[in-house]
Amino acid sequence: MYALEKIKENIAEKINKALGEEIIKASSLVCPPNSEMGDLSLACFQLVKATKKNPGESASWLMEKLSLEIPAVKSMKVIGPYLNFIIDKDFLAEEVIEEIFKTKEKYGQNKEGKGEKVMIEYSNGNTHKEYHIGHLRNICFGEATKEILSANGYDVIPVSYINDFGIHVAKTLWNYLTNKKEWEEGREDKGYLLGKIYVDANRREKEEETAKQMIQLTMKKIEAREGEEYKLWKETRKWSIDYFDKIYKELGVKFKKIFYESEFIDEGKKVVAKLLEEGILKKSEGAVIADLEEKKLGILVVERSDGTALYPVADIPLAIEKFKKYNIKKSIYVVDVRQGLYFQQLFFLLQQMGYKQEMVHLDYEFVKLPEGMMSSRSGNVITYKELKEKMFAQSKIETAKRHEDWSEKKIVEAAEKISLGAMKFEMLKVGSDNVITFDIAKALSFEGYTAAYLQYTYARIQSIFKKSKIKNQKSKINVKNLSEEKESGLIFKMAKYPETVRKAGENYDPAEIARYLFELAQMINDYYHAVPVLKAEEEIKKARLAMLSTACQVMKNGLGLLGIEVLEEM
RNA sequence: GCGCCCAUAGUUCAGUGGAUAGAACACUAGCCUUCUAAGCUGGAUACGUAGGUCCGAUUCCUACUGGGCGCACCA
Repeated sequence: MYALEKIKENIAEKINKALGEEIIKASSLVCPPNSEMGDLSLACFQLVKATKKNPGESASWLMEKLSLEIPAVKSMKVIGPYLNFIIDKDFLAEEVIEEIFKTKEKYGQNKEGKGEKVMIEYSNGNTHKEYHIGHLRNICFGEATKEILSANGYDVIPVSYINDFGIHVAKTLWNYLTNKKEWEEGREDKGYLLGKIYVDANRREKEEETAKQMIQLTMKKIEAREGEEYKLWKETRKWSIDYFDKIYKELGVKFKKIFYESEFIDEGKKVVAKLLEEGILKKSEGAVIADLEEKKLGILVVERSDGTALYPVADIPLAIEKFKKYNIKKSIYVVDVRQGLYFQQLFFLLQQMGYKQEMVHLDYEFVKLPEGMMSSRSGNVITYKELKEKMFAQSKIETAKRHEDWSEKKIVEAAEKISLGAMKFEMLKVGSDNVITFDIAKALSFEGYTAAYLQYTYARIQSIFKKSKIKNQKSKINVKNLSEEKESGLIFKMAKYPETVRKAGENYDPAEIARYLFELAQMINDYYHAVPVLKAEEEIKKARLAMLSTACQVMKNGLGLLGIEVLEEM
């Protein structure tokens, strides 16, 4: 247990002892609105029943009863209905700094998950279609959630599921086959090119009368795995997959396993036949459906009336494979909120089939543009590639502007980290139930609540370390030398990091980490301006350097949870 | 029609059943012979409407209004 958690437990325990019953939890102790009021606070409204006094009197009564026998608590004071505790700053500083030096990159982690096996599926690209900033939100959210759950002690298996077999594939291939010449010239990135062919296919579909039939025919050919269409499918599928690999590598995302829809269709059709026999599915208007009207879940179409598969055909056997082969307790699907009903239907079917594992649709709102909804079909999207290139170019300009003496290589390396950090942070800083209206101009700014601000904060502290010429910071310092108010504030903030990690894990909420880091960075920058380090007297200097090094460790750990790298210089 | 989500400052977002509702951007006035000005300091403005629960509601509940999304062969 971390220092602050321990202190809270102790206080709660003493309070309950004084009350003679278990009323207060450690989590009931919150931070007052400003630090002059104290460090931890108990609202005494909840004690009224036990004490039979009004809240204010309860607070005074409790303060007397506790009579300062709580470790780490220096004093108490009553303000109105609140009993506030002032923590012994030296004690906390010693504990926290030591703790961080000892645990380093593990600081903040806990064992809440008890090693439980959890599978989390995200990114979920479609081959033969564009990978755009909607997918970016998904992969950033999924990856950060994976990191956060790991930090909370879960055994997390990150996987992705790629749709390489839907009607969108048939559309793209039909357009490519019937219009090949147009696409032959100057194809730079083949995976990227497919996205453009798909957009054009949708245009043609509207304009050409026979298009629908042709697409259906192509679909059938691919499903039957025969003809020119199938051959081309195999080839072009690889283009997309290679393209995704490149993106994952760039983002630093590593999946344990990537599933493909095409690998589950055959098995799925067997399962569907069996479910038809069992009466879980039925035929209607020529199609195979699950009638879930009674459960208020509407109707789910499983197979089209022409016999081709819809998404549940592959999703069901995939879920089964996850449960059986990987032996997981919990299965998390990171998918856009618009598929909420579908997942309720899918989970219901799986439960009907007897699967008792926990299934979670971890949803998030979509990304739109200032001018309206994004649509892969119409091509009204900002593609991943386009965003990355703009971000990178802008990062490079900003970096070069500040470091005329840097080599091209050094600038490129920094710009890479800054641009990737910016992209990830833009996607994670907003809560998952907010629609993101993606404003590229704002995203290209590196001021204020941005990843660059966090990275910059880290880098400028690193610069102090370099100039200090002290190689290894040590935890053995005299904390009496950290007497500045801003120092206590920083230490208290660092002490709160573990509970932030816990909260982010409980709520699947990377934005919680993002906010914490920004607040911490603000405090570090404030300190940087107000308190000199290198010019301080020797012992004080050592203490300040040690404290700053723990602050940087926390920044690095937190950014790591968001998949963002730090820079030594920028 | 049914269901889900959202509504806080000019804008984009935080936040809590309780102590003065916070940031960032934008606007504006300052700060580079203290360690990186991608920074720091100062300055205005906000809880959609109406009820209910409660000692106390911006927070929970209900209705309404406004916006978004989903509901049979797209994924």
